[in-house]
Amino acid sequence: MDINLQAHFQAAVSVDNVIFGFDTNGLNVLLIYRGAEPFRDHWALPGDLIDLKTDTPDSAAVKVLRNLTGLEEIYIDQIRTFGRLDRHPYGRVFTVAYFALIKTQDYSVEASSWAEQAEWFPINELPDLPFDHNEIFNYAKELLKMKIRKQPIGFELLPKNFTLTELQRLYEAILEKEFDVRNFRKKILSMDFISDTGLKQNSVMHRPAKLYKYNARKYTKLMTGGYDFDL
Amino acid sequence: MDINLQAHFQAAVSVDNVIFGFDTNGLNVLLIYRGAEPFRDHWALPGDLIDLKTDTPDSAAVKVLRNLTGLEEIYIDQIRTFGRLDRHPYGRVFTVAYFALIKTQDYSVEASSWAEQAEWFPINELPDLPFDHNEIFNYAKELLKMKIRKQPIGFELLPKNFTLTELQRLYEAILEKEFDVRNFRKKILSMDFISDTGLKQNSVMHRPAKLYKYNARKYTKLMTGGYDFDL
DNA sequence: TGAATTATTGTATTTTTTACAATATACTTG
DNA sequence: CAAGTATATTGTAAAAAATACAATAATTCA
Repeated sequence: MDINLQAHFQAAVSVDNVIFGFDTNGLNVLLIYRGAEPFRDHWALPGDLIDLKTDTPDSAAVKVLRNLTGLEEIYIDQIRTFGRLDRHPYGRVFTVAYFALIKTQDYSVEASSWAEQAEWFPINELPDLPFDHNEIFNYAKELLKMKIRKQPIGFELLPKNFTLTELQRLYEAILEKEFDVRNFRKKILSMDFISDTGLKQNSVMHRPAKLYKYNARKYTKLMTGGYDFDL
Repeated sequence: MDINLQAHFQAAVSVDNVIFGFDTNGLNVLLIYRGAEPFRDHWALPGDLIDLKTDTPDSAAVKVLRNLTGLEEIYIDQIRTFGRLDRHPYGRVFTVAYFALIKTQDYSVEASSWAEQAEWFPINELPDLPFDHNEIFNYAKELLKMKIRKQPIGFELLPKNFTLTELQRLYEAILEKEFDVRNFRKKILSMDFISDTGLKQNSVMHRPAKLYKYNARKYTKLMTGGYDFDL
């Protein structure tokens, strides 16, 4: 390899995940408390350098997520790459950002080796983040808003069976606006890819709501027919 | 820097641009004929390794575009990063893909130092491309379809003054479907961010069409008021 | 002057969106 | 077990948007 070429092969590439979860408090993001330099003792987005011998950005992002949550099948997608010259104190590190959506009730988050703690933060109460993680988070939030109006990804944040009210709260939390109950239900049901499970809530001290589930097969059928999901 | 860390700082990062142009033949992409290894004598997307000392992905993408077109103010946006392990024969090279929209009539394309030729190819008649450039191109095409329905970027591909028929042909070429003349005009004009220049075509052997121009100020005003561009 | 060619425009119908409030069902408490 | 509490569920009328459809207008050229 000539000298000219060699000067180019001195970068590192990392992944950083913006992991969204939803509960009764609203929309949350998973942060880790860094146990190592740089930015030891700071809350940050979970991320790691990519192992150049074995990983692609996609596989590295999945690994970070699995280490932190133990989950295998999660919704994850690339956001974009951030590469400011001074974004990392150790050298030229480009980072490929990802966003992931998980069902918080399906498992518990465990801080892994490289993180002393892992904790959910409501999206409006984040601490100041190191590197360019504030920028990454803001970008991810906008992307989530955009995507949820165009693709049926909201279900990734809810339990398998959910009520229409829960679904509405989710959309309201993400889009930061309120919907009329009747119109919301009309629209969602007219899209025809969620189905009634026949089950109901129990042990609630009010009229129990019907439980629905997302029907990916119906959605796929609609999409291949040129349907336009929109909310 | 410890040995463990050093193993990570051995990657290179490049940019690759998918540059779209529009003319009477339809939608085109700019390819270069590579004058250097690897893949010498192959048509490929214009791209280059990022200079780690001076450039971010964004600035590198702008440079590639400027070298090829001489243009300064062009629409350019990041697509995503591709990082398959074997995508580059010289080592681990991640590439950040960009897409750009240019007014083909505003200037002429000049092959630069690292490219023996530069030529427009209709998007349905591309040669087979090296690296993962086929994948990048296909991704860019889908993204363009998506974006043009949501943002007023189509104007970047047309001359400053354009006719409504030209605008319609552009949308039809990108979205690969036809629109009704009356409904298309109604919708575009109701959006109210293109304005009549008072000028007309001349020297055409038929009724001359009125020339319109895109009014970015009006669009911005609408957007900040929460308007939803959609076609 | 008329033939050729593309530009421009309106209306009726259907579909979608919006605004708006009363009734139903379960649990809890006295 | 009756009344109270809390949330779930449903319909309709009006407005707005999308769609389907074809005749007339303006210029150049022969």
